[in-house]
Amino acid sequence: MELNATQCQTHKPEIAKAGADMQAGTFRIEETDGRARRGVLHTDHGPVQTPVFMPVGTAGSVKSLSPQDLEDIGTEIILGNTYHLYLRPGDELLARQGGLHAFSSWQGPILTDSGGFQVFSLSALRRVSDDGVAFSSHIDGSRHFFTPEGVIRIQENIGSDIMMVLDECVAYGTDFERTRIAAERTTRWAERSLQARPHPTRQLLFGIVQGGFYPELREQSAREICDLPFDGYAIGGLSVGEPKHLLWEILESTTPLLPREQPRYLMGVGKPLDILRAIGEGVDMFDCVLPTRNARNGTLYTSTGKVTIKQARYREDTSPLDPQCSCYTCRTFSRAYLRHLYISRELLAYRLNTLHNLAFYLDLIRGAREAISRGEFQDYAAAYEAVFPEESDAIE
RNA sequence: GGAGGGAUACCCAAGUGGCCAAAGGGAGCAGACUGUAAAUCUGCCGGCGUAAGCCUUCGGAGGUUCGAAUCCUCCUCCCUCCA
Repeated sequence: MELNATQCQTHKPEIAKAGADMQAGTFRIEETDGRARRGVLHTDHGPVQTPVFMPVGTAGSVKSLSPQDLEDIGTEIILGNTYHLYLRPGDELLARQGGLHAFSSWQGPILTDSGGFQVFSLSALRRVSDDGVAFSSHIDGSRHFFTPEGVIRIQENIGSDIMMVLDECVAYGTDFERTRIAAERTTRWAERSLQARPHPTRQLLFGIVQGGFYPELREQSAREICDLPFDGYAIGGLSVGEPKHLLWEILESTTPLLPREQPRYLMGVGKPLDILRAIGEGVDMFDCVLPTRNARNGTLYTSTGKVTIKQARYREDTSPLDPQCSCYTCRTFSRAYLRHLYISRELLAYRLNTLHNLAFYLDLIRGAREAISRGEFQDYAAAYEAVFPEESDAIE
């Protein structure tokens, strides 16, 4: 099945129909090509074609886009964030509103990150203990406490289709001992999370492998986490400032340890080439702020490479952003106009740029799925290395 | 005609004897961004040089001074008020 922009209109009904047939949690690998796999993950809000890219909608919205926009570019599933939604508007309010789906009017699947990463990245004023993590709100400084059980409860209130366990992510450069303590704590928290899960058949729960950049800790963490009956397994703690080759070392050694029959999720990654390479290692799910954040900051991904739309060279450029792209932005506007909008800080710039960058990512990964089906994934991925030479790590 | 105020780099605008090639904005240019405290952040922004440094600049001309964007004289232009 091929999905291009003009067929997106029919996308949603397919989801709804297929979703009714399958029980949430079922993951079926349909085709493989080397280590790359193509499959379908069924959720309470419909099936998700994997490999999949999940646009990040931290605070209940993919910044600048409406649910209709997301649907138009063929978004299968979006990501929300437990930490942010708990602080504002509050998970109990969300529960009263019928959950995040009803509240936001996004009817497709939603995965919620647990807040473990925020606790790591908003490192000021947090204290981690075996019981949980104490932290200060980035909004008003108020004190809060997350436990593995509490985070499950919050995600239950949010009503996400896929919940993530609370984990402890450590920074690149953290020593072995501290990394070990965090990884082992993550395992204990994972066990508690499973105990606390409310609706095993409606809300899936994924475990998260930690272990920093110590292969033996990664192996230990993967073994412990994968011993637990999660619906999927994530690799966390990567892309936290480490050299690229370490990311690949850890990914290549960790992925084979994850259950073959379950979805694998590489959290927070990445650039287009990162994603393709990880697909080649057998990863099924991705999320990353890059396409959306870069869109807002003027870096656009195209079939011929990155375009920094603010550059003077596009001042009079009447051509479309990406002639190969069929998104609304590329069908409708010139580079010169997009540059003008961006330079002028017109609100439309954020929306059009985000729409395009996400369309690019979704096309990229859709193409990857199709290439896997054809048994041509390696060629497909290699072609993109020529498109983004500056991000290729072949030379490392 | 008289009395004040002003002229600073692409634009706005500080600076009123040395620490000034000259604050700060803006514009311009380049770069970054990986489970979003991000419509954010960083760098460059008179010329030559990798650099030390040198050269040319604060309306114009002249002067005072060891030293001037800063003080004095004249000139040009702009603004306000009074006639």
